[in-house]
Amino acid sequence: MPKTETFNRKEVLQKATAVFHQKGYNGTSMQDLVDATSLNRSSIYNSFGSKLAMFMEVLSYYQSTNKDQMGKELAHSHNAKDTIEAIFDMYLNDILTDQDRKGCLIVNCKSEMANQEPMIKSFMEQNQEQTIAMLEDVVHNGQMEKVFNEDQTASQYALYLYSAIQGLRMTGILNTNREELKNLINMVLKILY
Amino acid sequence: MPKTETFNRKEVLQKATAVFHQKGYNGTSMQDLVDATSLNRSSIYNSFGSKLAMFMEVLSYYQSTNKDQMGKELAHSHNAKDTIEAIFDMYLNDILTDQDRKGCLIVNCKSEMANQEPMIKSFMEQNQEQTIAMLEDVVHNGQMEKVFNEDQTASQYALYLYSAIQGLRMTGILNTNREELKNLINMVLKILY
DNA sequence: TCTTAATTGAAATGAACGTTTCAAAATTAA
DNA sequence: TTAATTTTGAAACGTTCATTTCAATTAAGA
Repeated sequence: MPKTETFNRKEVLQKATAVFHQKGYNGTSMQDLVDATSLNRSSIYNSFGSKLAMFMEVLSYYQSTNKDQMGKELAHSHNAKDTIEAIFDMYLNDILTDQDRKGCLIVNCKSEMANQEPMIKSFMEQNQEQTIAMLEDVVHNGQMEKVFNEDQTASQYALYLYSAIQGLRMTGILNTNREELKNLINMVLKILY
Repeated sequence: MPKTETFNRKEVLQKATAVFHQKGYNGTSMQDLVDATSLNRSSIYNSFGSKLAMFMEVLSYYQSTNKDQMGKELAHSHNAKDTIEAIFDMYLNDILTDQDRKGCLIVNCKSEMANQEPMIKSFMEQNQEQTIAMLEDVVHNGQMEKVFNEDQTASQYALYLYSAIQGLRMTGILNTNREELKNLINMVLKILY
């Protein structure tokens, strides 16, 4: 029977993600990926198919990694207020610890490719849907707990928060002043109380 | 004496802007620019120097075009409330009339290149500074008029609005529902009143 | 141990990349 | 008309692009 895949697919995806995140899709060459993964060209093509296909896997990997991290952070928050604050704190922490000011891979990719690549567009639509659904759930809980107001529906607040998160990620590319960003987040969340 | 430049530089910049806006910097090839401008390769290099140099001119052109448009829109608003609403209405209109869902050229470029090209980074820093200064001025006026509250300083509100604008531009790439976006803007501005 | 099938390395594919070159054409002032 | 200088067209520059090819290597089941 055949030889089996020797490399760790997850590790390879991790390395590929770092490159795409740093340079963007069009800014990343196959040679960059070969160098970063220390995989052979043909191994990459055998295992991932094409640059775009690999990138789609990278996006999914990045998305699920973020979800996992979010899950861990939220495990300790048992009410909607803590939850929404933990979410924004996670993004803030991401900004402050990113030495290269890369921003969010998904936001960047949306801006670079959503209007060009149909597969990317539908990934982004699905990502938006999921994120907003998650936020809507949190807001809805907060409204049930009477800690968030009902001036707007949970759905409306969710879109507002989704938009604020993207704004935060864009702002964090050039502004990494912790206090200013913390205050910005407080202003964003103020509307809920 | 020499032959003078025959083509209209502004028209060329307009056409180049359209291409870069549609495809992004790395997604645009010199051939794309030759095709779009119907200028010769060498004419482009004679007149603009390089792809990056041309792109810098495109960015400035786009920025000043936006400023001009903003100036016209704001000519009719004589108080801070009208002004800030006119600003957000302008962005909303931009989103709703953009058939190709390209988003904002400057936001896109910031996400693609700010962490890679020093010249782009400093352009973006200057753009951010100017935009925030403009917003701070409007907020400050509104606070003097007692129509905006003073819960936060004008400077803090300006950063908040700057971030919200970027979020709006990102959101507008996939969501073009006028009512949802109008409501989103109302939520963003609510904190000021 | 032999068969089987995937991984690997290295080279090659042709196309596209940004940029340069240069002679011919064009235009203006003298 | 001539001299000066830029624009223009077309080809070519060397490099890099994503992808393919294929023989050699590897490792597992029979």
